Formats: sequence, structure tokens, C-alpha cells
Amino acid sequence: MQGSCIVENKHSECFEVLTPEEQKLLDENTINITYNKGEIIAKQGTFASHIIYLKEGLVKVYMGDDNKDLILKIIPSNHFIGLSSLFEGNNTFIYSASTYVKSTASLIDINFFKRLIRRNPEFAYKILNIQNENVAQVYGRFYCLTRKQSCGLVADLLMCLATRVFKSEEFMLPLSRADLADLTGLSTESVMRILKEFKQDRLLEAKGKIIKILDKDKLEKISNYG
Amino acid sequence: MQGSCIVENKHSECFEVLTPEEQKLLDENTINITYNKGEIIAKQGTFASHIIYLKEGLVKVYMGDDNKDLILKIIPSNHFIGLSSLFEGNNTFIYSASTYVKSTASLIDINFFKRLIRRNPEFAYKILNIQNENVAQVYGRFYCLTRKQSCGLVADLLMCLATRVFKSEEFMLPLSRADLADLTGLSTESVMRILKEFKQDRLLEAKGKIIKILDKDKLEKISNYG
DNA sequence: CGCGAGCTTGACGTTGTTCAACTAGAGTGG
DNA sequence: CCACTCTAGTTGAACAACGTCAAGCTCGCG
Repeated sequence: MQGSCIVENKHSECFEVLTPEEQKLLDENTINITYNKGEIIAKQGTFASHIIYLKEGLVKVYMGDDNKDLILKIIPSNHFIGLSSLFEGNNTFIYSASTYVKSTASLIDINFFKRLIRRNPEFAYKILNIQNENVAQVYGRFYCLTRKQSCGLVADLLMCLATRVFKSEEFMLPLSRADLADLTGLSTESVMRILKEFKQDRLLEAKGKIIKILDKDKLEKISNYG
Repeated sequence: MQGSCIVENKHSECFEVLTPEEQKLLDENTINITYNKGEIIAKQGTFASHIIYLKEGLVKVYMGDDNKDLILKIIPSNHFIGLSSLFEGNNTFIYSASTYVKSTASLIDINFFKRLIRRNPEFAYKILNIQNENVAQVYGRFYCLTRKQSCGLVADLLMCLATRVFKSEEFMLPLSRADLADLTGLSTESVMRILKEFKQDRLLEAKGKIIKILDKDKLEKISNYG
């Protein structure tokens, strides 16, 4: 039914509706920062002074205490990491974000961003659309994680990685097995067992970090339930 | 940690930033409809021609096939039922909505609503804020439903009903036990067993539809885990 | 060559679901 | 006013799905 993975559309186009002057101001109110693999970009509960836009990299957005994380979404290049910290009256991050790989992010001053929204309705409209798309995405993931069982979740994740993140049926995973477990909300061991099963059924090959999907249709079916 | 229940702030104030002329236009583009208990207001997958605003009543928003529903949120009076159908390029409802009790809703023409957003940046800003608040809410519920175990979920739901929906420690539930189960994502039997346990521990009294919370603090603790 | 982190596998425990039965109260027709 | 039925509520027992724990394995790296 719903996929649980990332949004496909790039968010960069929202900047195209800005006037040259606004773009110039945007540049002045933006700083670019590079993060190493595994670094924390935003921490739940801390003050959010910037809107974060991921120019390049791969990031997970999650909430929760140490050993009870929930990954809300993963963010690819050219996407906002979170717009909900725009919310009036609560200027703290409601989630954390950390990098899977070396990444570059633009930090846009939040007050400037708010002014931009109030000033340029077309921009506001674009932002609202991005947020709506995000909502739809998270609803889908919410549904998956609460209603699918383990093999469906793993199949779904693999399909997502192949079709949306790496756009190839064979890819080198920058994630550990434990990361895969986190993404599906399962234990590492459960993910292992399911991968093993998939391998035995010739649905995929997995040697270390290299994963090759052999039977897309069947995985799709398992993802949608089987 | 996070509560899983409804947003508290009324949404009605977003209309206050409209000019008198815009308010008049809004009225002209709105129709009010009353629904009986259990009626479907919106059905997932159907064409969304209107933005739905709940004037009075109690509604659940859910997605999924027959016997695998997921309740995304419940909506009290004076709240939008869903703004994400505003999303460009996909004018279908991504969820269903149905009433728990007799309810009245305003249906606002979606194209008019979009024009309003593009025309009045302050209104757009308000709508964006509502959507952001909604996102925060759903993230919280997402976290609860995936990370809490059954007794925490039931405690959380009861606390939410008492403090946010009915605003009293004793209330008459318009919901069946099966509805409670749906809201927590558990089976009816599991909810029963937990309620029984809570009764035995003198945390609450429950005679039929009347529920009275005796030990708020303890329930809160169980909700936050224990 | 040896060390350690991540990977892999099996055995076992926990949590919550499913199934089946039984109960109570509300509406219905005699 | 009394059976009769129907649905929601309630309980217990068996079962399935995952998680946890503990151990062994492997591969890259010093």
C-alpha cells in the first residue's frame, strides 16, 4: 500500500519563486556547514534558530531517548530536514537529525525564513506544499510501521532504497545492519533472519554492504503484504 | 514522553486574519453539513474538492483497508480535519474521516482556499503553523504507537481523553471498547485486560461507558513508561 | 598474525493476538 | 411481563511474532 520511505520531489524549486533581491537576502542569511558521517545536525529539545536544508548527503530524522529511537524519515540531497520547527511558540526541535554519510547543510536564519513566508505568498504556498507532502509521507510510514509485519517492513525498506535513494537495483549500503533494523523498527537479529530468508528464496543477493535485488515484483508483493 | 492524542489549540483563529471582504468570499464558498454518528466524511482515495473544517463534534482520521485501520488522529470541535489534501498534484484524500458523534462540518472549496493562501500571506502563515502543529502532534502519536507497550498506550489514551477531550476526570465515553482498541492499535481483548488491571489497582473506575480516573499521577507515569 | 566491531545464528522468553466461550443489557414481539 | 435475540463486553487458553541473550563467525586493519 503506502511506501514508508522518502519523498522523491526535490525541495529546491521553492527557492525559484523568490525575487533576485530575496535570493540575495537569503544568501546573506544562510550559512553552509559540512558534517562528517554520524554527526548530529539537530538535537531534540534544543533551541531551533535555523531552518536546515540538506544540500548534499543522507540524514535520518528521529525522536526518542537513547535506546528507543524512532526514525521518522530519511532525508536525501536537496530536501529540507525539518520545517515544523517553524511552529510559533515552540522554537525547539521536536526531533533529532544525524548524518549517515558526510553531508552539507544550509542553515537559514529562522526569523528571516518566517519573514520570507509572510512577504512572498507564492513562497509560502510552496513551503506549505512541501510540508503537506511531508505529512503524506510520514502518514505512509506511520501506517507501515504500525501495520506491516517484519518481512513486509524489510521488503519495503529495500524497495525504497533501490528505487528512491540509490535508484539502482544494485547498491552499496552506507548503513549497517543495525541501521536497517532501526529504520524498520525491528531488532538487528530479526532483520538478519529476514534477509537470510530473502536470500534463500532468491529475491536478492547480499554480500556485506553490496545488495542486489533479484526479484523486484515479489519483494513489492511482500511489501504490500504476503 | 509525547502524548499521542489531539491538538489543543483551536484552529478558528486563522480566519481572524482575513479581511471582511475575504470573510464574505469565504462564506460564499463554504457549505455546512451535519453528519450522524458513524458517518463517513471523507474517504481515502476519493477526490478532495473541499477543505473540511469541523465546527462541532468528534471525528477520527484514519487510513487503511477494512480490518487494518490506523487512526492517525482524532479531531475535536473547531479544528481542520485535514489540510494535506491541499497538496498540489494529488487531489485525493490520503486518509478517511468518520464521526464518533453527531457532527457539523464546513466544507470550503479547495480552489478558493488555495487562492486565499496565495493572496493573504498572513493567512498562509497561520495555515502553515496549523499544519506544523499537526505534524508535531502526529510525530508524537507515531512515537507512542511504535514505542510504547500496551499498558502505556491505554494509560496515555485515558489521560488524553480526560485532560484534552472531555476536560474532566469523570466522563461518559461515546466510544465502544473496540473504538478504544482501535485508538491504541491494540486488540479489544488486550484493552479489556489492561482496563481490568487498572481497575484492580484502583487507578480508575469503569462501569460501562462511565469512566472515572482515580489516580492521575500514576496513570501519567504508566503512560510515560513503567 | 591477532584484535575487535559488526555480522550471523540458535535457543528461549515476552508481549500481545486470536479463537472460543460465556455474560449482561437493550430492544422486540408475543 | 416474559422469553428471545442481538450486540457489546468480558474472560481464559493456545498461539504467533518478535525481542533478548549468548555464542560463534568474518573481515578489515593495525
